[in-house]
This record gives sequence, C-alpha cells and structure tokens, in this order.
Amino acid sequence: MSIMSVASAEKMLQEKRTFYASLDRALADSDDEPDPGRTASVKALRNASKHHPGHHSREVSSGLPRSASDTNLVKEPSRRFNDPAQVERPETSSGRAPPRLIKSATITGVPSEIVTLAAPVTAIPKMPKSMKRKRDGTTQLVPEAQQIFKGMHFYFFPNDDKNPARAMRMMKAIEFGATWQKNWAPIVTHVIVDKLYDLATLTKHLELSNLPHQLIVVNENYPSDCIAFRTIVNPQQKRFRLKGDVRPELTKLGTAMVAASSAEQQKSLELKPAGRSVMARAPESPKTTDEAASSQRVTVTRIEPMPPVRDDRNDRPATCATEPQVPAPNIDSTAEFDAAVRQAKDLQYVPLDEEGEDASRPTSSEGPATDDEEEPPTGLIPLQKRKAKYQNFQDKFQCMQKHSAESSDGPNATTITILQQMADYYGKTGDEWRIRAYRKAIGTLRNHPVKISTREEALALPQIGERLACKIEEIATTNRLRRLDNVKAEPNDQILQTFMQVYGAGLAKASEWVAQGHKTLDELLEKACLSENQRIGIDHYEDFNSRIPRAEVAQHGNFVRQALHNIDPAFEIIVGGSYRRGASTSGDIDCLITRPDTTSAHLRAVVLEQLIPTLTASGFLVASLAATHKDDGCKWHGASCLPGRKTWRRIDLLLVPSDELGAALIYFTGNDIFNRNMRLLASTKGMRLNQRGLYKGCLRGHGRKKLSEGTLVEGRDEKRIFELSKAAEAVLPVFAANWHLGFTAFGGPSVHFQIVRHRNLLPEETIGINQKQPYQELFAICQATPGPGSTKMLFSINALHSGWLAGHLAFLIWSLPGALGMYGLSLGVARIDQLLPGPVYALLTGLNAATVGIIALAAVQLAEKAVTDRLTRGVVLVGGCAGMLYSALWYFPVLMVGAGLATLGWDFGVLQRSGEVVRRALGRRSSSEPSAQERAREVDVELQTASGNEPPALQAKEGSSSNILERDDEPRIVPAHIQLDLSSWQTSLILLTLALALLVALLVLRSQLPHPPRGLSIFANLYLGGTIIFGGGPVVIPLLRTYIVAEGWVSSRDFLIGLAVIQAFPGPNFNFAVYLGSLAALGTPLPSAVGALLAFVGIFAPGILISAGLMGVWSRLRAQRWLKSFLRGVNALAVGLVFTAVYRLWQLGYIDAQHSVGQPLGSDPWWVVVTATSFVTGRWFGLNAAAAILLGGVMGLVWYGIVTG
DNA sequence: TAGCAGTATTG
DNA sequence: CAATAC
DNA sequence: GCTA
Ligand SMILES: O=c1ccn([C@H]2C[C@H](O)[C@@H](COP(=O)(O)OP(=O)(O)OP(=O)(O)O)O2)c(=O)[nH]1
Ligand SMILES: [Mg+2]
Repeated sequence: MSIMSVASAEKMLQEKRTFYASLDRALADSDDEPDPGRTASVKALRNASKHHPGHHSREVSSGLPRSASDTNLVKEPSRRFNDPAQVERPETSSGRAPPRLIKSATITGVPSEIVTLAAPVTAIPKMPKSMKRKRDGTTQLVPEAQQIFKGMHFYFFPNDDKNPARAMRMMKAIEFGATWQKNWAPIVTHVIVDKLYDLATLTKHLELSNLPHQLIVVNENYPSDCIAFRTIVNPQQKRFRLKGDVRPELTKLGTAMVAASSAEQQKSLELKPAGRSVMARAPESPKTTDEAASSQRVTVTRIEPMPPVRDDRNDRPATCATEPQVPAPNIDSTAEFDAAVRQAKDLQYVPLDEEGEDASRPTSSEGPATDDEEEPPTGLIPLQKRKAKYQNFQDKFQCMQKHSAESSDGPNATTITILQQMADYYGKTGDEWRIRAYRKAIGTLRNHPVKISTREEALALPQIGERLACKIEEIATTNRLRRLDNVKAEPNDQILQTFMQVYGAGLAKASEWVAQGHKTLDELLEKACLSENQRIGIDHYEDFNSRIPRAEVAQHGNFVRQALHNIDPAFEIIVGGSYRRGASTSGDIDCLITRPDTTSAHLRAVVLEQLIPTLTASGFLVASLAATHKDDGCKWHGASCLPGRKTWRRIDLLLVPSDELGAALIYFTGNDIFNRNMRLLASTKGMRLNQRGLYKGCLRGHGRKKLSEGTLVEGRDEKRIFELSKAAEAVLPVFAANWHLGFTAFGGPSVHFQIVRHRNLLPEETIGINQKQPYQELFAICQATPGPGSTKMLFSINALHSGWLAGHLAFLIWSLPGALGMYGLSLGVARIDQLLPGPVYALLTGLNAATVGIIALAAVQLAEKAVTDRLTRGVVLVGGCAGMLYSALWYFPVLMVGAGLATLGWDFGVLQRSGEVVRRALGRRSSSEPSAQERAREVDVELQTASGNEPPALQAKEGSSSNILERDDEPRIVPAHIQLDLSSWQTSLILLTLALALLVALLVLRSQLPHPPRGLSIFANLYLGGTIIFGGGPVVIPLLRTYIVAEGWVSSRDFLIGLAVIQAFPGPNFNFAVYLGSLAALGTPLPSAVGALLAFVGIFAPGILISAGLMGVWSRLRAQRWLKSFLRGVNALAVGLVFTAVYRLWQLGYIDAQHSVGQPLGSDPWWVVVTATSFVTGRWFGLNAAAAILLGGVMGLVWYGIVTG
C-alpha cells in the first residue's frame, strides 16, 4: 500500500517532468525549430559570431540584442518574407493571444508593404538629453525576424518622449517593429500607458467614451516583456492591465482563442509566454560576455580572506532563521521583533559541515554559496554595489549550480539560486516591487526545512503566491526556468549592468547610455554627458566597486576620528554600516558623528566648516559627492583616500544630534532591508520610524502622515530604576512597556527596544561589533526552550553582559515583585476563604470572563501566526481536544513529545517523498523495518491526495517571526566578549544534564515515596511544568491547573481568583505558580512561604537551566533540521493547549457565593457578553490585555449593581 | 486594487 | 520633479 | 509579485 503511494507519487513527478519536457518541445516547435535543429543552429551561430565581430558591435550599439541579427543569419530564411502586418489583426484578440497564434496569423498576414502604406512611418522619439543616435539619426531596426511588433502601431500615453524611460520604451518598441503613432488614429493597435495613469484618464484624453474593442490597452510592462521574451505575450495578463481597468477580461471571441492557444501555459505554470526557446539566441552570448567583461573593467579583486576569528566561525555558522514559533504571551511582539532582528542579522548560513567548511569558506570556489555580498563564489569579485546586490555571479555556471548549491545550503537551494537570477533580471528592468516579492519568497524558501517541489506545497508558504509557486514547481522538476533562460544572455544586459554600477547612474541613466550605443566606460567618459558625480563614479569605478577590507575601514574611521578629536575631543564617531554589522568587507565607510548634548546645528558647523576642510586639505578627503547645504541637513558623502594609498573609498558622514543617536544608529547600522522592515513594522503599529526617532500617531490616509509625535525613543529614566547592566536598563523597560501594551503588542516596544539598546548599549561596546547577532540568537534560544520567554531573555542578556550574578539579579528584580504580590494575594485568599462579599465575586467573575476572552484571543492569534500548515493545524486540533478530554500529570509531556515526533516523522516523510537526498537512508530503513517510517510516509501521501491540492508545506508562515530577513548572510565578526560563549560546551552539558537529572530524580523520588511530602510534590510538579511549557503565558494555565488543582491542592475557585489577578500583574505569568504554591502548602506542615518559594524555583529553574545550558551549544543545534521539526510539533501542541485553557476557564469561570466550584460562564449571558467584549476589543479595537481585563472587572461590578439593585 | 520605508541631495 | 543614493 |  505504502509502496503504491510512493510509486504513485513518483509517477506524478515523472509526469510532471515529461509535461515540462513536452512544453519545451511545444515551444520549440512554435519556433519552427525542432530540437536538433536548434542545437545545430546554435553551433552555427557561434561560429558566425566569431567571424563577424564587427557586425556585432554595431548591432549592440543600436540598443538591441545582437542576438537578433545573429539569429537571423541562421534562422530559416523563410522568416524573411512572412511579415506580420497585422493592421487589422483579426480578432483583436490576436494581440492577446500567445505567440503561436500570432505567428500563424503572421504568416497569412498582409505583406508588410501594405502596413507601411497604411501606417505612416513611425515618429521617432527623441532621446533624452544627450542621447543621440549614433548612426544617421535613424533608429536601427532589429532584423525582421525579430521584429515582434511588426505591424503594430503604438500610441503611448502620455504620448511624448519627455520621460526618458518612456522614450526608451518607445525606441525599443520601434526597433522591434512597432510604429509610434504621434497622433491618435484608428490605425493604432496598442495603447501603451504609463503606470501612473488609469483607464479613465486615458479615455478622457482620447475623448472616446469607450475604446474600440479590438484596441489593446496595456501598461508599460507590456512592450518590455514582449521584448524580453522575444514574442508577443498575452496582453490580458494582469500585470499589463492599467489602473482602473475593469473591463472584462476578454471579448467572447478572444476568449476562445486565448483559451485554446494558451491552454498549455495556463495549465502548466502559467508561464508567461515563454517566448522563443533560449537557444535561438544563445549564440551571441559568448561574444557578449567577453565583450562585456572587457568593457566592464571589472576589477577582479581578490577578497581578503580577512580571517576573522576562527572560533567565531564555528560558532555562528548559522542560524536557522526560522525558529519554531513559540507561543509567548507577547505574541506579536516577540515574533515580530524576532523577525526584524533576524532579518537584519544574518541567519542562516548553514554549512553542512561547519568546521570543514569554514576553513575554506571565504573563497570556496565551488560554492555559489547562493549568497551575496561578501561571498563571491570564486575569488573574483565582480564589482557590485548595493543596487546590484542580489545579483548572482553564476549566470554562466548554471549547470553547476545544481550540485554545488544543493549541497551547500538548504533543501531548496537550487530553487533559490534560480529564483535569485529571476529576481536579478527583474532587478534591472522590471519593477522594484516584483523584486521585493522575489526576495521575500526566497527568504521563506531558504528557511524552509524541506524541499518544495510542487506548486501546492509552495503555495502554502507565505510570500509565495500562484505565480511563484508555478515557477518553483517548474524549477524543482526541471531544474531550470524557461523564462530565465530566455532572459539570460541578453547582451546589453552586461553593459547595462556595468553602467548601473557607476556611482550616480541608475537604471535610467544606464539605459540611456546603452541606448546611445555606448559600450564601455571609457566611451562614456569621452562621449556621454555626465554629471559631476557620474564622472567621478566612472573615474573611480573600480575603486568604488571594490569591497573594503575591514581593517581599512577601521583606518578610515580612525583617521576621521583623530581629525575630529583635534577639533573637539568631545565628538564621537561610530563607524556604522556593514562594518558595524561585523562584515569582513564593506562597500563604503559609514561614519556617524555625534557629540553628547549637541544640536545638529553645532555639529554641522563644526563638521562642514572645520572637519571637512581639514581633511580635504590633508588629502584624505578627495571628493565630495553630496553635501548638505540646507539647515536641516546632516550628511556628507564623498570619497576618501588613506595617505600613501591610491584607491579612493566611498565615505559617508552622518551628523547626529545626541537625542537622535538611538534612531540614527538603527538606521545607519542597517542593512537596508532590516531598516525597511523595522519601518514597515512601525507603520503597521501606527508609528513612523526614521533616522531621527520613532513617532507615533502617524496617520496614513492615502499616502501621508499627519501627527508626528514626540520621540518615544530615548532611554530615559529607566536607568535609575536599575543599576544593573546597561542591558538591563535597556531591556527591562521594554518588557515593562510590553506588559502595558498587553500581550498582543510588542511591535511598538520592539522598536523601542531596538532604539534603547542601541543608545545605551552600543556606544560603549566599542565600535565595529555586531551586537544584534547575539541577541538574535538569544531570542532564538529563549523561544526554543521551555519556560517564560521574556524572563529567560532578560536573564540571558544580563548574564551575557555582566555575568551570571547579574543575570540572576535581573531575573529577581524582574519577577520578584510580581511573585511577592502573588504570594501576598495567596495569603489573602487563604484567609478569606468562603467569605467573600458579593461584589468581589462579581468582580472576579468579570475578570475571569474577560481573561477568557483575552486568552481566546491569544489562542487565535497564536494559531494564526504560529501555525500555518496542515500538519501543525492538525496538531493544534489534536492538542486542544486531547487537553480537554483528559488531563494528567504524565499526559502533557507525552502529548508534547508525541507532537514533536509527529512533525518529525512528517518532515521525514516529505523529505523522503520529494527529495532524492534522503531517499537512500530511509529506503534502507524501510526495507528492514517497514513499520514506523513507512507508515508515516504512507499517511502523508494519502493525506496529500485526499486533501487534493494542499499538501504539507511545512512550517509555513513562520509568522512574522522568522522570515523577515530575506537577505542576510554577511559573515560576521563578533567580538569574543559578546558572543554566546557564556558557557562552554562543557558547562552547557553540565547544566543540561543537571536540568534533566533533576527532573528525573524528582519524578522518581516522588513516585517512589509512598507519601511524598507536599513540598516535594509541589516542586516536582512545577518543575515538570516548567520543563514542558513552551511559550509561557497562556500555555501555563492549563498545565498549572492540572498540576495543582487536579491534585486537589488548591480549589478551583482560588485558582480562578489568582488567574484573574495575575493577568493584571506585572512580571511573568509564571508568577502564578507562586500563588498556587503558597496555597498548595496550606493545610500541610509546610509553611506557605516555603511552598511559594518551591513553586517559584520549580517553575523557573528548568527554563533558565536549559536556556543557559543551550547557549553554549546552540549554534550547533540550531542547524539541525530535526530539532526544528520537532519543536514545531511541540509548539503547535502548546497552542492547542491554549484552546483547552479557554474551554476549562469558561467552564469554571463563574464564581459566586453559592457554589464552591466555578460555574460555566455561559450560565449567565452577561459573562458571555464580557468575554466577547474583551475578545473583540482586544482583537479589533486595539485594547490591550490589561485594560480589557480591567474592563471585564468593571463590567462585573456593573452587573452586580444591576442584579442586586 | 493599493500598498510595499523614509529621507536627502542633485540637476 | 525624477533620479540616485543612504 | 504578494498581501490584504
Ligand atoms: O536603501 C537604504 C540603504 C541604506 N540604508 C542604511 C542601512 C545601511 O546599513 C546604511 C549604510 O548604507 P550602505 O549603502 O553603506 O550599506 P551597508 O549596509 O553599509 O553595506 P555596504 O556599505 O557594505 O555596502 O544606510 C537604508 O536605510 N536604506
Ligand atoms: Mg556601508
């Protein structure tokens, strides 16, 4: 049976492969080129191109791919006479029809002469500014066969060439055979509308009430896509639709045709029309690349291996960006924060073999490490700047990618590299947003532990939609992507690429240059019109595009610092940017200049009038590229050059008044993506983050903000409170703030946290360190271990910075007040016993009802954010049900482990099914021991088919927690003192063993003693609870109920009273244990204080022990997929238990004088109202938890008043 | 169907 | 204002 | 190109 399922799965895969293959063939056919023929022509072309270099260059200068002409040479001459002439392209939909259709139409079409007659010669866009057509002022058309727009008449809107980009498009369109109709005429077949305009504007402009139905109206993407794919693509695609175009998709007539002709693509991958097959144009590519390479003056700089600390490497390889989401009280908060941090910090570089890999890493020539920035695969660094950042170097090595990539990174490495290349392609021409989408998708793929090979799997992942999913499937099954093949080897691309890397030139300028026919930088220097900065940029192209070794960055920094100190020693300078992030090489030197208690005016005065002149005079500053002149300006960009050296370096100075330092540090430490994510996060919280501060009350109607409010930033008085480490200063208020904001809003505070941390912590931690990394790891650890997250975080940070003692101290300060309060409460409750006055019952019931609402809210949010794939949802369900149906001491750990194993088994099953990698290992297993593994797999497959289209997709959404960081992988240099070497692995081992031993000992002891003393039992139970509670907060409740109430130590009513109160108490929810411990000691010889203490220690110890222990070995563990997989299940189950808590509390929340046991809240509709109110206000009205609960209390009292009065 | 970070400098 | 940059 |  299982075998069958496997077989069928395999068969499906096979089918897919053949399907793609046939698709290929089909496309090839449509190109009139049978496969073998294609290959042959390729060869021919190669030769041809070798023999006619001159020809090529000329072609290039016309701004279109040489390939055009090349292809033409070899391509069937038959093409020559069949010219489109689609003046009256039949069915109007012809334009919408995919390539093949058009081609056939073409053949039977009217001869081109007619067209020409009918359609006046095209108008010629005048290229912007300096752009002069080299040859005879006429646009050079591509060879006829390539003139995909032949017979088409374009009307642009706006129909002028003022905008260079548009002018560019016009030219291109003309080169490819279209005409530009300067005036509106019936002959127009296509209207190309700029993105900015909508349909209404267009129709108004044309004074047509409704457009001719055969007229094709598309946005500016259309011509470029057509050109990119060398074919007429379906203009109906959404991405070509303009704003406000709500017209029905297709005319009736068109529908049929499109449907028929594009069936294949639709069905397959919705590949956008894949155009001609790659090969058609392959020939020129060799030439191009050579040429480009030489023209590029690429400095092939060898990267300084910059052997950062060795041990550092070992320790941080990687980081799995994606920690299992752990439910935590501050749901969004930790998650989002974590996400942002991750994003910013590099997470996952996961060498398979850490040690071995490290050694060779910097230059490891084989590994297109898929990664960017500082790790060019071969020792050569194609220069690249920020803009080019995502670019890959291995275009040429695609064939090799598979292997190297596959082995060097996650299971989806291959897919990722290819997607990267797609992104690169779009990066150049396409819209930035698409790139953003690709980046995000790549990010989630990277974090995904399991190979994604089907559309459905992919679809289930966040940031991956229909279209990317299709692409992913294609890549996974064929290992390539047709579109990419088409796009590659676009000859001008290389040049464009080169041009775009000159400082001061971007896409627009570079395109312009290319269109003018420039091919080399030198040529630009002579002939093109350049801005001042661009000239410098070209003069120092190599300089500016080389990465700067870390040491040199520091030297530049010191140089500036010294000069500054000569002027005024109170100035501080911090080298930011990638340097501060710990990169081993930087693209520039980012200097942040500040001075305590100084205004920006003063800073500016000093820097601009003294520092810069001085440095310039001394020959250090050699160029000024952008300088502030305005009063509020605060930055200076230029170039510097160390004495005795000749390479110029880009240097940026940022002047920062002291009260903006925190925000400025965030900004300048960056990683641009991190910044963008932080800012996005801020905006979702109704705030605004920029380099000066964090503002709130930011309204965004359609575009802008209104209220800017005081900076929430500054560290302020929290310092007074805690004399501990700076970290404590930074962190505690955050958690405090977090509390106030309730457990649903960490967003603000997390931003706050960042700022405060930068401000207080960093300046003294010296420059040049990456401080985020360790924190990020701490978060990961705290999330992945049981116990209260925030508490562990606090403890760890302090321990890290100031030693164990400080860690404990901080922990006590954080949790003790609440614990004492709870203890006090327990005494009160114990005394009062049954004698509560009526209003108190009402109050408590109100609190309970509201708490239920809040917990339900938490449960829902957790479920939504942390659990997203089928399996874990199932686990949540199981957990919830299982928790409701039964509960016992042993039960929860078993459930947890079971859930962990389930996800583990699932992941393995999936791996096995789709990844050839694991197959053998598992196969071996299944043959000898068919049961377990095999069965698991079988279930998978069945589930999959049964559920139709939505198979596993593991560990998807990661919520915000994991993946914001799409690009992250700068190697980092982290100073030893800030690393997580807090514990060596020996220490770790000891701590972990201790935690485990204690657990075992307690349980054994307790079960062995016939009458275990209450104290021991309390401690044992809570210790056990502390060991298995992941995520704290709500999760703690059902467990404590079982472990304390079910034992009969504390009454249900008292439990509820405590629960209601703890919600409004500061400190961790785990303090609830103190209360319970105290009460549990009642009626035994044990003093209640001891009971409380035991409970306190018992509940906190395991978490602290484990997380402390893990710190030393975390970096090794995190890379383990199985661990992530396991934790995923555990966490999901924990979420399920939260639902259980909702149910149980609901059943018992109604306390009154008549009953000693709580009644269901449903017994009086009012409590339902209260619960609903707290849920709704918490969820949709942004009311924080504490407030919602208090509101519940008030409502309870109101009820009492009404009922009794 | 709009949104995707938020600014600063240049020409 | 658009382009480029951080 | 994804999300809401
Ligand atoms: O679009 C951007 C670009 C940069 N920055 C911030 C973050 C970045 O860290 C800092 C410095 O920019 P730079 O271009 O120098 O990047 P970097 O992070 O220092 O990398 P490198 O200089 O190594 O290229 O400015 C942004 O906020 N947005
Ligand atoms: Mg930099």
